[in-house]
Amino acid sequence: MDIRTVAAEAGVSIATVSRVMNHVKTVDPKLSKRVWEVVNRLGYVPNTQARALVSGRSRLFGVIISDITNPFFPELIQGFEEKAVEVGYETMIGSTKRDLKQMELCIQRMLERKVDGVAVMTFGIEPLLLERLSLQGIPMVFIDVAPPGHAITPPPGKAISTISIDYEKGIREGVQHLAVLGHRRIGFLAGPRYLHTALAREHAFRRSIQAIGLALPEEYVFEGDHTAEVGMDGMSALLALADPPTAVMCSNDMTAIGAMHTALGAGLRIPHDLSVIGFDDIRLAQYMFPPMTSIQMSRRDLASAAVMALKAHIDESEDHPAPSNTGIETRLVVRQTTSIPRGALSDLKPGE
Amino acid sequence: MDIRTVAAEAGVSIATVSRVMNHVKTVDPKLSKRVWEVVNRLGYVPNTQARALVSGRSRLFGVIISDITNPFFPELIQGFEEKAVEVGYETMIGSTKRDLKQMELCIQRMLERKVDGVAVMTFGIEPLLLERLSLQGIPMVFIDVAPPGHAITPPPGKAISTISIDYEKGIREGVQHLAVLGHRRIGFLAGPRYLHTALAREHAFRRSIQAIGLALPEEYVFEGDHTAEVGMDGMSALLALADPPTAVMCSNDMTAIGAMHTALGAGLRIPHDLSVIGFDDIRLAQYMFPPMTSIQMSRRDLASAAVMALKAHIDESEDHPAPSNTGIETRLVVRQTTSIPRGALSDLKPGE
DNA sequence: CTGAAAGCGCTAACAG
DNA sequence: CTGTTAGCGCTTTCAG
Repeated sequence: MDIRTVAAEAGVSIATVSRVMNHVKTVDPKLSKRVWEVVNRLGYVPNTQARALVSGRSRLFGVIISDITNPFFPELIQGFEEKAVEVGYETMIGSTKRDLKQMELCIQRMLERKVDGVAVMTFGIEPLLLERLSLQGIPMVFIDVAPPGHAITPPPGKAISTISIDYEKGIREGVQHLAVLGHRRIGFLAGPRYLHTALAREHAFRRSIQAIGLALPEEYVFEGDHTAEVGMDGMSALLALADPPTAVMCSNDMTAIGAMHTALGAGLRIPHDLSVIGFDDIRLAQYMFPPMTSIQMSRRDLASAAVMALKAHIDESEDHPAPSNTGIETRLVVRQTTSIPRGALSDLKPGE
Repeated sequence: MDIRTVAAEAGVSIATVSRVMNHVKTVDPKLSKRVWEVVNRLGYVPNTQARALVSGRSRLFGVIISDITNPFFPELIQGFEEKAVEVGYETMIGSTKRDLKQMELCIQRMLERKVDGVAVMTFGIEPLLLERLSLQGIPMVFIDVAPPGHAITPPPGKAISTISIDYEKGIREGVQHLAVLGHRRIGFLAGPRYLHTALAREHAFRRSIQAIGLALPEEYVFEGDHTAEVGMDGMSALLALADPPTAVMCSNDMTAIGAMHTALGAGLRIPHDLSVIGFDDIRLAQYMFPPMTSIQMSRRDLASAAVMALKAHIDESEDHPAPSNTGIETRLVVRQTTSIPRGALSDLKPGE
């Protein structure tokens, strides 16, 4: 069952069937109607492979993420997929699991399938591999920023864009929220420093603390890896301190979940004995107990921006250059893991 | 840059290049080596579209799920994808969001891409749509069971298999565990009854309760929809009862998370005042506080079985018929949301 | 506005 | 063991 079957059945040429299927407007409505009837009756579905082969466009986008098991990503993927389908594209997911070998395989697969664009939602990607993509002139979009320095300037057009996230805003809101409540000792459970998006969060935190005039002992910052597992370790480390923080901010929600787990396990009450703020505001955050205060950035907006950037590059032309930078905001969502610190009153110095 | 470029550069015919790329063993090692060198030097990547077009096989599997946002599915998808890549297949995901329109689109997309097999990991799928798949003779694998009754017997070969899950075992273990601890009033937060997998769990629960000789007032069973949101509602309903249960078993972990949330919010202590058992044992279960007792079924095994079943159907031949049924076990994982009920001692009647 | 014909990049007979 | 050749199903000039 192929285009010929339909053509024969409708008494037209295959070219006409092709035109009808592609909604070419210059087709006689009579013929068009006849063809559609046959298509529906026979249940004809055009073969994407053949279409792609001849048109040179696969209508496929690749998304590279690190770990589909972190709830943040499925939510992001869902948004991406929806938007992609909306503009007529399919999505192919590549999970690198932070492993070089996986990453290589995953890029190989995308090249084989001739993706029309790639969204890189993770860092830790080998510049060399990226070059393979950019050399083919495949449009790419990065979250945050392309790998530092390393020149991935593709030969002719630089079909690369970036979605920059204003971490600063949300994190500043969080720190101020804590400070207003009376916290003076605020810790930070950071993400892996090789991960650009994690580092950006840490920097924003440091700046916010400084801006507000608080001290930040180096042992108040713990480098983790964005898993609940290591969030537990980080919290343990903080609690073991002679003078532990009264509040912790976390680089992502999974870390915060781990931290809460450990704190609760140690007999602390949240938020009475310890305030916690997460980051990402994954859906689950509100179902924790107590419901978690977190910093939100819209997965929908992010995903949507990524798809649109890719689409823009594809439709790009001399007089319609694609924009190469989009911004996404972050904002604090206050729930119930933050309150005044237990020792709040005694912390007050005369004059305050 | 195509197969011709490579052939020319290596001084062989395109057929030879094709053979080398496909690891056909009858190629002169000398030539093979020469070709590989050129391939690597040029960074040649074969075009999957063309390959698929001529070979008639897309090396693509479709997976139909209902809601990628439920943590159970990403974990499943990850397993599926890994296994699929292992046997040389790509995975295409279709999220139906329990919406008929979405489902239709999603099947349409799979047909267009000419998937070599489909794993249906959700129920609630229109038999008519399914028929479109089976009529094309596309191998399918279902979790649990094909839609009841409705004859989806494809014309020639019946390339359909089922992965049946032994819910009974895990659930019986859970109920017994509770009974041994001293619980006599056990509630059940069920999933949507139109969902086969949910109904099977409910039935297993009812049988287990009966087997152990306990009473099950109808108001102890609450039909939910496998979301945390409605899990909260269910728990509220149970707590509002004159004689509320001392333990609840849930049809999935998200429901259990919602239930715990509400119970904790109502001032109950878990497990002291209320025991809770989830189902699925998603990763997060252990990071809840207290860590959740849950019934596990291996996502890995499930995913793996699905891929292998599809693969078997594809490689099927007269003398190597594909097995059409695989079984997956479930088992109780005891953590800290279950303990003896508060009123345990007073519940004991003389003679017990 | 419609049809005939030329491939897209590759695999799989079929000769040599 | 290697090369030549005929398509896979479709889009897209180019004539009519």
